[in-house]
Amino acid sequence: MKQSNVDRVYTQLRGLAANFEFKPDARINESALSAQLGTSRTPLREAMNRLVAEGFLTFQSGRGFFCRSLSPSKVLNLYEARVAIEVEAVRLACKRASDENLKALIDDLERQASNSQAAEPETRLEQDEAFHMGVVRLSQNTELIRVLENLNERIRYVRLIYLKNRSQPTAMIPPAHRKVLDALVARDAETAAQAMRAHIGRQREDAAEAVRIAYSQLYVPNAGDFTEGTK
Amino acid sequence: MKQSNVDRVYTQLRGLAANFEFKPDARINESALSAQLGTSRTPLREAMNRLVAEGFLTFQSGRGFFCRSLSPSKVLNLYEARVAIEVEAVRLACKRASDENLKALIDDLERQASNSQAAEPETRLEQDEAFHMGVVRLSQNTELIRVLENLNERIRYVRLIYLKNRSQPTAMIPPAHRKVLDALVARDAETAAQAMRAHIGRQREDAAEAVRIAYSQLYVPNAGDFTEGTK
DNA sequence: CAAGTATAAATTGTATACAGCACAGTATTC
DNA sequence: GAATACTGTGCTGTATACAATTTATACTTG
Repeated sequence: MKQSNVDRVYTQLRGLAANFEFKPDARINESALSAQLGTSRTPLREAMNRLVAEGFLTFQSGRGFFCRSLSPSKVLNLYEARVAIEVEAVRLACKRASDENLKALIDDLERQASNSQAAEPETRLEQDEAFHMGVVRLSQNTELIRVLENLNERIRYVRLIYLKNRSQPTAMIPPAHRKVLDALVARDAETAAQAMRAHIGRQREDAAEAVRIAYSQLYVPNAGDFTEGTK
Repeated sequence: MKQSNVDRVYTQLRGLAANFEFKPDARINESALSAQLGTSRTPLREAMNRLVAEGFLTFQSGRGFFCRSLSPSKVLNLYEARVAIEVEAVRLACKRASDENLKALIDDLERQASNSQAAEPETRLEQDEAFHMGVVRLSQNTELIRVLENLNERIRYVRLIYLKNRSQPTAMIPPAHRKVLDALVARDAETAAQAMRAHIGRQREDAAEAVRIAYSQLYVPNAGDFTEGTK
């Protein structure tokens, strides 16, 4: 299955937007960006329209496309939405996950954790997301999976910044994750849901500070931006 | 704020897709459709890319755009996602809604209900959605609002079909809705959440049958379709 | 000097052209 | 007669051109 130019551009652009390589609220110059990506404005605009629908960009008629804004309240909303999705997903997973799939997930997470004592922040974030996505996949609900993927991508930048500045590496599955997994194995939906809610809630508490740190990182020196004319 | 051609086309197309005026899985001919809508393929494709991201259409590289499929499992997934969103939203609403906003919602729903004893299925669906969207809006979480709007639009067709075939009109707020609203007024998050979960769960039970009815409605005579060449 | 206005430059919005790919329908061969 | 190769038609993918709109710049005026 050959992927089209639009798909390629879409993926690249989502990466740029997710990492705020467009600064928050900055206007995006289509000509400059299309040249950057080695394509014309037509497929670029198609890709950007997808990203608008996904909440990575915004669009104003006649003025063009802009990077999404980054504000504490926006990020808190994303965390709350994660609670909604994941708490329900873990309930469904209790009912639906086969013992084999559940065991496969736990084994996978343990392998990942032990493989990386050195643990770059990127790696730790990857492992955390693997846990959360893994649980939601066990719910077997493609809609929940789809929404959480989107939420995670939009929240990733802030979480990464936070991990880089605060958290400590460990070589095992975090206790909070373990609690959820144990409840899943025991098919105890209520306990699993509570544990998941508490875990995300704790991450949420740090979000506001993480946004502050993110801002201080964003508006320093200047690594290339695509938001103004190329000259 | 002048809205662009893309926005207009996007809105029209979302309506068509939501009502399955493209048949499930049918391929969409861009030239024919752009002529239909009085525009060229460029803005049409931009609009369709947004709809792909929103789950109304699918896209296969080299083959074009297709209407989303309609299957019982897909619809069940949507109902489950609604549970996730709305149960959490009603919890947040308990904490955050002002007494005034809560009262305003209840008054509004009561007015709507009493205004329409004759109650077309369309009207009843509108009222049901007004309740659910109203509660989620009280959560003040734009992310939850956005996701639920999307879910509702994608589920609407099936629900409407079902209402047309089964349910009875009434001139008051349904008891299930009343229960949620009472719990909200009492700021009893747990009861409100349970009531909401039970209510949507009951709707969900009918979903499989609703899809069957929907199919029987879709593949009869033939009111104009845009899925094949215009001749 | 500030504010507003006119003019020029740049950028977006959309139509169109054309290359390349997918698919159907036809002919050919065993 | 069935299967396969071939050819033609139509559709999608993308670049480009140009009109319309917005933004920046320079100038004028109080």
